[in-house]
Amino acid sequence: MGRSPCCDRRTVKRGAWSREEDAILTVFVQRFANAGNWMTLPHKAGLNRCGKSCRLRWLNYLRPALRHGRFTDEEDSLILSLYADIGSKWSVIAAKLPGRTDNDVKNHWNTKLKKRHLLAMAPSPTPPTAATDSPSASDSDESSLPPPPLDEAAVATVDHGGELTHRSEELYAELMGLIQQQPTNGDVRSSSSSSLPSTPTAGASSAGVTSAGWPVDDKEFLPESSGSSMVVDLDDPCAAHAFGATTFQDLASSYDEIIGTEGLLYY
DNA sequence: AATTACGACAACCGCCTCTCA
DNA sequence: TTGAGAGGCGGTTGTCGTAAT
Repeated sequence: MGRSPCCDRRTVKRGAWSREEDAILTVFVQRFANAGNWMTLPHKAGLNRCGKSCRLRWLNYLRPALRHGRFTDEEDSLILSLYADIGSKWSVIAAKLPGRTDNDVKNHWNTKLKKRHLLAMAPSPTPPTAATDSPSASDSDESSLPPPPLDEAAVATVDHGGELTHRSEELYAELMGLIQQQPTNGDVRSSSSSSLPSTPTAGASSAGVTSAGWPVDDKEFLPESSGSSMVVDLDDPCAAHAFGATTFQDLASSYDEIIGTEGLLYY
């Protein structure tokens, strides 16, 4: 009885993602946006990962326009307000915060906002006998939540998130430009580029595209002509050519040059 | 300088929902 | 109508960096 696991935990790699894996996943998702479902992606991309893990990595970390910076005071207030309204519907809350993921919001809540929320909600242990107690601590009205204990550093970086978003989009475009400049001999799908949205999320609202920016159409995938599936050897330059790079090491280093050193993805 | 405590966040787990044949 | 498979989601854990002692 019980559900069968989606992948074999004994053989599938777990834990932190390497740059090479990130590069492969990024390029694979971008370049083969019509590539089908997450469960088959790892095998076809040559990633020894669970499909769910790939999806999570993409959605929470690699997807363009994500904001990895500090949460602003406005965002904190919005999260607190929404939590008071709807509870721990992190995906709903995250939808109200452009560039934030449900995982981000959830983590932020668990590490910071939860305490603030509990403090705000907790009734005073005893009726305050002195005026030294926070006047709003026992106020249940969300609109009168105590002003968050502002971290000056946080305030100083209120706009940092937006800047990161802008920069990450630039980097994304730069990365894709770099990849597309590479000779594409051995390209596995000659029409792939033209049929892709400019970014995975750009076409997310169009028909046939999932909210994750992953088109549901499974008609087109990698060439099956060479076999039942495509397993990419990281050391195989021919396989790397399929992604428009000389080798996966080149791909990874290019990716690293553009994004890694900017401290956006690896910090 | 070494150790401990804590915060931040990436990643995993398992259940639920949705879609499709 | 129904069952299987994939996606989505919330809870939880693991790891790493840093501040405090």
